[in-house]
Amino acid sequence: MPTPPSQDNSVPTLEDVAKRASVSTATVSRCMNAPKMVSEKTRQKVMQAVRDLGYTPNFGARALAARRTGTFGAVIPTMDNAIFARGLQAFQHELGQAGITTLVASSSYNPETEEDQIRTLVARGAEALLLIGNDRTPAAHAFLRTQKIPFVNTWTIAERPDDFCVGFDNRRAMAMLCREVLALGHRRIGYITAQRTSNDRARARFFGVRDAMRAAGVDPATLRVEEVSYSIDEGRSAFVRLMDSSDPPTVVMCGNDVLAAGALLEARHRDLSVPEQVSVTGFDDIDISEIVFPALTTVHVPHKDMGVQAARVLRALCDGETPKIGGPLDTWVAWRHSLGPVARDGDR
Amino acid sequence: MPTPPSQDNSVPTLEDVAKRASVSTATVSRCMNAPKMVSEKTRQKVMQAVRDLGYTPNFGARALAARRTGTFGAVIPTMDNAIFARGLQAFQHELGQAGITTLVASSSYNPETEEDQIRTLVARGAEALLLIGNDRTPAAHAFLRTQKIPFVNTWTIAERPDDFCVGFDNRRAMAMLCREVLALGHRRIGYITAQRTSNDRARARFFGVRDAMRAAGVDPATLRVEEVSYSIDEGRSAFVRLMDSSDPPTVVMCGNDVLAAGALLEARHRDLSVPEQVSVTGFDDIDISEIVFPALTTVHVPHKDMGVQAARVLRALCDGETPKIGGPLDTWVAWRHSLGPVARDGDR
DNA sequence: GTCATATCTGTAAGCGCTTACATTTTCTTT
DNA sequence: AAAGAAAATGTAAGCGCTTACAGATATGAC
Repeated sequence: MPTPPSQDNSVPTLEDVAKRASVSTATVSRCMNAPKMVSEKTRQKVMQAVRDLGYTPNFGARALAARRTGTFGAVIPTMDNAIFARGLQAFQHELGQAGITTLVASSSYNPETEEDQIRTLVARGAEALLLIGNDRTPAAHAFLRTQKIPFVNTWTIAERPDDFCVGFDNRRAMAMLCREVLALGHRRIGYITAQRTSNDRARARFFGVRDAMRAAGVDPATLRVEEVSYSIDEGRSAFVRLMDSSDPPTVVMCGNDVLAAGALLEARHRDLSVPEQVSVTGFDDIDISEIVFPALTTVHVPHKDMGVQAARVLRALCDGETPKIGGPLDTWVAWRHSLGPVARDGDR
Repeated sequence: MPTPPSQDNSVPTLEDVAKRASVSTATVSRCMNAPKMVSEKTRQKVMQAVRDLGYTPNFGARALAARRTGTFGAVIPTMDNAIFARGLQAFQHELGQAGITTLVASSSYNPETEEDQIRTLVARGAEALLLIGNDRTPAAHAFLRTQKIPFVNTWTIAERPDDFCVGFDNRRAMAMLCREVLALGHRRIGYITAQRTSNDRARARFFGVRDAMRAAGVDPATLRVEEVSYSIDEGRSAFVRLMDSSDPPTVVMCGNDVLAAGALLEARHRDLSVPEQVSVTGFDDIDISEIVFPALTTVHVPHKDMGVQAARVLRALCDGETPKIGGPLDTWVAWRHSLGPVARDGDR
């Protein structure tokens, strides 16, 4: 009759298992990590002890001894909304296939916090990192370089020659959408953007709008810009300011879907019909863009692809291979109902 | 002139810092953990070395030696949507104040996965866990008990006498909403629920509907139930099935807001006006419930409170104190526009 | 100056695990 | 049946850190 699981208060260790199975710690370790090196009989015995004790290897100790962790990290700007969720999901899933766990941290769009989080994740054993965008404190960048931590920037295209990027051209994508907006006759354009400081995606999108305007012979200086932080409410109040001006825009373009949702919400509250009286556009094509009313015309972004490819790049990097970076990924305008031709004067 | 940072390929260790500052490793460790034990002069010297080297303590090693990690964990069913985001945010923030980091894992609504994740988080040093709901594999429960890991169940009320819970009464909350529905004259009720197996919240909500029906003298057997998995699309197709039946319901109640968003979306596609032709209700009051059209009448749930209180309970538990559990938290019906009186016959 | 006391710093023993290397056992081969 | 090869197991040295304890240095009272 086997001895009952030891009831002392600490969690069982490798040694406890070893004792119970009357083998050395090395053998137990092998059972867990390289079962084929152990004879069938011993393995049974050991596994039984593992089960009896409810043993789970201590991650820290294992990492310390083995000098690898099987962990990648991701630092995203926010978990508040679903923007990064889908991509991250794909990233995690792809890595999960390879037995790699993902640690996620968020930076609140703050470069200092991002730097902190990068250090924390590395200290916790992240062997490679997924990051969002190009903007980063020099210290963070230096840290990654000197510690030789492989990392990949997503949601963006390369700015520094040696960085690996898996993303798309925010500027071109937004310009493409703006071209459509202009083609529908809009000239008085309002633009709600997220904070552009230390957010290269927001900046790029903004420049994209101006690019398209200039190309269409519209003076970019006529663009009314509202810069707000990232929330539905902020999008809403920015929309208020835009529409309450003396000469309100006929279309409000938003730097992302969350802001656009806020704009749409306010439009509904004011009984402004969209797109008849005012058009609204978004960017990112997250879940809510189909749900809002009217469904949001936005820029579709390759969330999943980015996650999957980022995982592959990082894995290659960790294996010392040179990853194949395929250039910018595709985006396209997801036509739904919030963008229409400019209203004739007097409609309002 | 100080020596340049060593350029070898490995990350700097405590010992490297010690050497560079010409002190013992113990002193460096003290500088990082108990600065007041070290003289001002030495501290300066050490901190400079830390900065020069870009030293970050290895988390695993530290945890191993100090036998505590300053880490709590949370296992939530999904990160796909925003359901748990707000509460988690509050949880993390509350713990962050106390210098505790949070590790998050998701179980995909699968008890086996949850068990895995619990083990993983504990192995990674989680000293306490936030969990969702009461349903759990016996093994997971046993593990938590024998390893003496403090944990708190959220989004639910106690089922087992010794469990700590921070949540609300799903059953009563849903019954309360259903009472309103019935008061508006609805008798033909459709109900879209998430999978009820191993999801006590979903079950409780379902029972809540039946409770209210029974109390109102309506036979619960007349409730048409569609059980689907957790997504907008699934909500949508469940709504299709409900409405395409020979005698469609006048109100479709949904077990959560995501499902309701799907129902609403489909209603729009069919040009069914809500709530004139059919009413829809949700549960959870997440961000999207205000954004959908029409804005969703749903049950408001104390997301933030749960997060904050769960953090406090866990901290108390870790300090060996007995946490004060204040009983179920409040919920209420968030009246918006998707629920109205039953349509007179012939309206459809 | 001396000695007791308070502060600061160093020494060294682990924390729980992996793994190179040594040793024992088992299996072939002749 | 003996010898050699192959397979299984054990031994023990760390991985990078904390911390009890001891030793050194500074401070103050006399």
